[in-house]
Amino acid sequence: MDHTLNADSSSLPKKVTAKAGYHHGDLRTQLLNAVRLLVEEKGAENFSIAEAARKAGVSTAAPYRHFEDKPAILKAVVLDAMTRNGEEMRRVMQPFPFGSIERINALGQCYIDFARQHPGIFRLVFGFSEKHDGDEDLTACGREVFGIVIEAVANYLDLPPNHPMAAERAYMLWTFVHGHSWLIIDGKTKAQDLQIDEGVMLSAVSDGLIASLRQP
Amino acid sequence: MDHTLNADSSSLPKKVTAKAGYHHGDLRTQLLNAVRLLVEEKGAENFSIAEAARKAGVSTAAPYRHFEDKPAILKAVVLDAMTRNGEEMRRVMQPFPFGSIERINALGQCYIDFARQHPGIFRLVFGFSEKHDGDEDLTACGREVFGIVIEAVANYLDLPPNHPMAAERAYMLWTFVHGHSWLIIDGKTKAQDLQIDEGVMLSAVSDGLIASLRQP
DNA sequence: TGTACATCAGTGAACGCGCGTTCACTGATGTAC
DNA sequence: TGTACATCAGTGAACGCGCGTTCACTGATGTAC
Repeated sequence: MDHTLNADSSSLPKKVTAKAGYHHGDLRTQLLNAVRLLVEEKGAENFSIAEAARKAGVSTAAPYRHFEDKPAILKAVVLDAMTRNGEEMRRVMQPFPFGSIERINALGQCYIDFARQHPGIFRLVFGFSEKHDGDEDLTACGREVFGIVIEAVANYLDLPPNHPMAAERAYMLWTFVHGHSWLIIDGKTKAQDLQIDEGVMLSAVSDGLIASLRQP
Repeated sequence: MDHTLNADSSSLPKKVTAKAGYHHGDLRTQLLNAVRLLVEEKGAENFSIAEAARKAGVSTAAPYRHFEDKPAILKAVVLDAMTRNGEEMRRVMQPFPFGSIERINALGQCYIDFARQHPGIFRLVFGFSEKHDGDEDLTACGREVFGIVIEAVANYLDLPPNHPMAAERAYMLWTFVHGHSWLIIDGKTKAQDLQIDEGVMLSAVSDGLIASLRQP
């Protein structure tokens, strides 16, 4: 029910769980866990491979048996986070009827929750995305996740999923939850003394930008 | 008409222009300029005081005559950028009639333009704002700038400027332009193959979230 | 106007630091016979 | 089942690097008389 990033957790290809008691157990996974923790602790820009290795109880050279270099580790963490977020989005919309506005709202809320629960990871995924700009794997993963939103919007509006208006309105929703996520983790809502009922606002947005298209 | 950050430019308290031919001329200002350029060139997280000093043609110790430490320099750059952005916002809305929706749209467009023209600075201002979270000067400056938006929304909706609904709808607009700005400078719109007419979208948002409140 | 002095912006050398990465190594595991 | 060998995950020491910051200094500027 929650976006668990800090648990013992398995890595992307879901088959690494076993083989414990090897050399280290499963260093790759534990390194990614260590990085996630560090990124939350010290911020995405202050994390170092050395410290992640220390946290995983291993020499500073060990990570290079599993990753090419530092950017490769970051990329793995980002890809992992995006995948988990996508899975969570599919999960939270399921209880609501196919084609309902509630599904759309649930997706938006899920995105915001992810940012609030893992602000460091969120910053890493988006704040530094210039670095892996153009990366094929990440782009593909992003498309897949955003595709969930497009689909939900298309279903609600009774449009074919490739209709440009579905993508357009899905993007508007994205900008909104994305902006709100940033402003929340930046503490801007507190700084501006804004008292906002997030659910109400989210509904107002999907009503104003999406539901309004149903009544011509 | 444009958000000039890289020009010779004067510093915040608008009185430093003269006194050239002192020791260095006006190192403080030129350091801030150097930092701005570097932040755009190498990214907000890769900038160093040493390089800024080199760029300003000065020893690496010189900056410490003008700033306490690195965070203080960053703060000065952020404060400067926010102030300029605020000034620009006031400028772009002026041609449009008081209380018109066009004023609101102009403010939104101005925000997005700022991000697109200075993505490095934008990242610095928002992507790292955890660091100066709680800083009084920055908070005050942020309030002032956001106040411009609240006021424009209040005027359009015929509300007193302190009416909570004005702040609420202003915040919705902010989340939207903020999210769109991030997604643009992250290259997500390209990655998702989204063809979006920004002006149209901005109007759709202000129509759907603000103008809709005028017809009960 | 000229001199003596105080100020303070900028110098350059030095420091300790933690980092990313490489390297030859060792020793546990897996495998072929 | 036992032995010989190949593999390869992790070691620990070392490297060069650029950084933030400090320090005693110097020399140009401003000021009092």
